[in-house]
Amino acid sequence: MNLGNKGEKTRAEIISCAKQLFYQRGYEATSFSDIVDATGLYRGNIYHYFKTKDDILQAVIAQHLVEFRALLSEWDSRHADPKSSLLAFVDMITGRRQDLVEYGCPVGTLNAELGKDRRDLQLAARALFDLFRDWLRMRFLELGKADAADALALHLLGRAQGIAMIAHVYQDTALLQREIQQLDAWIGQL
Amino acid sequence: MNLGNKGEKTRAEIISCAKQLFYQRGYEATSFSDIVDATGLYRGNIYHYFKTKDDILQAVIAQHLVEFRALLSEWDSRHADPKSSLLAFVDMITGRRQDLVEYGCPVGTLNAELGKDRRDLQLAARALFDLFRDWLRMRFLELGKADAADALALHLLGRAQGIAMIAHVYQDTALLQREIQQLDAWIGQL
DNA sequence: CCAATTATTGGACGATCGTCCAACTATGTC
DNA sequence: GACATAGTTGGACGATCGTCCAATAATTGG
Repeated sequence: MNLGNKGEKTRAEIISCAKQLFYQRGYEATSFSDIVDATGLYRGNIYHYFKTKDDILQAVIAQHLVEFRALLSEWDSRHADPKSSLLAFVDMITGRRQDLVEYGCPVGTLNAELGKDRRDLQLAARALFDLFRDWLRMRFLELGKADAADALALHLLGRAQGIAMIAHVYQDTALLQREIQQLDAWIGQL
Repeated sequence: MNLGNKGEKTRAEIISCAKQLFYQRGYEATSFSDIVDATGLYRGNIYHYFKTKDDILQAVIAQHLVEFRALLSEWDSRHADPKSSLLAFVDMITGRRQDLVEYGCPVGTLNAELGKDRRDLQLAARALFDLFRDWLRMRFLELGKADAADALALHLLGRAQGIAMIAHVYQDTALLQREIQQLDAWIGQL
C-alpha cells in the first residue's frame, strides 16, 4: 500500500497557499489560477487532491481549526486563572494587529463573505466562531458567570470583531490598540 | 434641449436594483446579468447610463449617502438632546434587525468585501462610515466629551458593527436585541 | 522486478464574466 | 417637420472562470 507521504506534503502546501490567498484576497476573489500560480503546481494536480474549489476552502477551514485549537490549548497550559486566559485572547488581537488592519479578521471576514450567498459554506466557517465561543464560555463559567457565560462569550467576540472591522476599514492600528485597552479594562473589572 | 426626465427614472431604477443586489449578494457576487434581469432592461441600455460596474457601485454608494443623510437630519429635527439622538442611532439597528441578521450591515459588509482587494472602491465606501462617524462625534461633543468625541464615535460604530456581524453569523435576532440593550445602557450612563 | 496504486503533466472544455457597439426608436428644439 | 440628442434594442467580443481528463511518471507493496 502507498503511504502517500509525498502526497500529504503537496496537499498541505495547497492548503497553506490557499489559506493565505483566501485571507488576503477573499474566497471568491481568489481564482483557481491564483492557487495554481501560488503553489507552482499544475491545475490537474491540484484537482487530484481536491475535487472542487469549495473542497479546498473546507480544508482551509479545517486547517484553521487545527491551528486555533493548538493556540487555545497553549493558553490553557500557560494560564491558570480565567482572567489571564481572557487577556491572552485579547492579546492575540494586539499581536496580529498588522494583519488585522490590512486584511481584517480571518474568521470574521470569511464568515461575512460566505454569509451573503454561500450559506452552506458559511456554516462550515461558523465552526471557527464556535471554537472561540465555547472556549470563552468556559472561561466565563470559571469566573462564576454561570447564567451569562455564553452571552458574555458572544459579547466579547462581538467586541473583538467590531474593533477588527473598524481598524481594518480605517487602517488604523492606534485605534485598535486603544480599543483593546478598553477590552482589557472590561475584563479586569469583571 | 432634452430634460432627460425619462432617463433619470431609468437611472434611478438601475441604482435601486443594484443597491439591493449588492447588499443581499455582495458586490462581486452580483453579475452584470443579475442587474439586467432585476431591472428588466437590456445590457446596452444600462451601459448607456454607467460605463462600468464599478460606476454603478459608486452611484449606489452615493444613493446610500443620500438616504443616510436624510435619516440623520430627520433624527436631528426630532431629537433635541444628544442622548436621544444616540439612542435613535441604536434604535435603527433594532428596527432593521431582520435585514441585519439575514444580510449583515450594508455599510460594514460592503467595506469588508472591498477592503480585501478593491481598496480604491473601499475608499468610496468608507464615506458611509465617515458620515455616521462625524454625526456621532457631534453628539458626543454636545455631551461634553470634548477630547474623546471621535474615539467615542468610533467605539460606538465598532460596537454596532460587532453586534451586527455576530448576529448575522449566528442568524440570531435575540442576541442582537440583548446586545442593543447593553448599548442603550452604555449611552444612558455616559 | 512486477503490478498496482498514487502523483504529475499539460491542455481542453463549456459557461459566464464585464465590456462594447452599430442599428434603431423616441423625444424635444428651432 | 427636419434635426440633434437621448434612450433602447439585441447581440457579439475576448478574457477568465471552475472543472475535467487522457497520457505519463513516480512510488510502493508483494
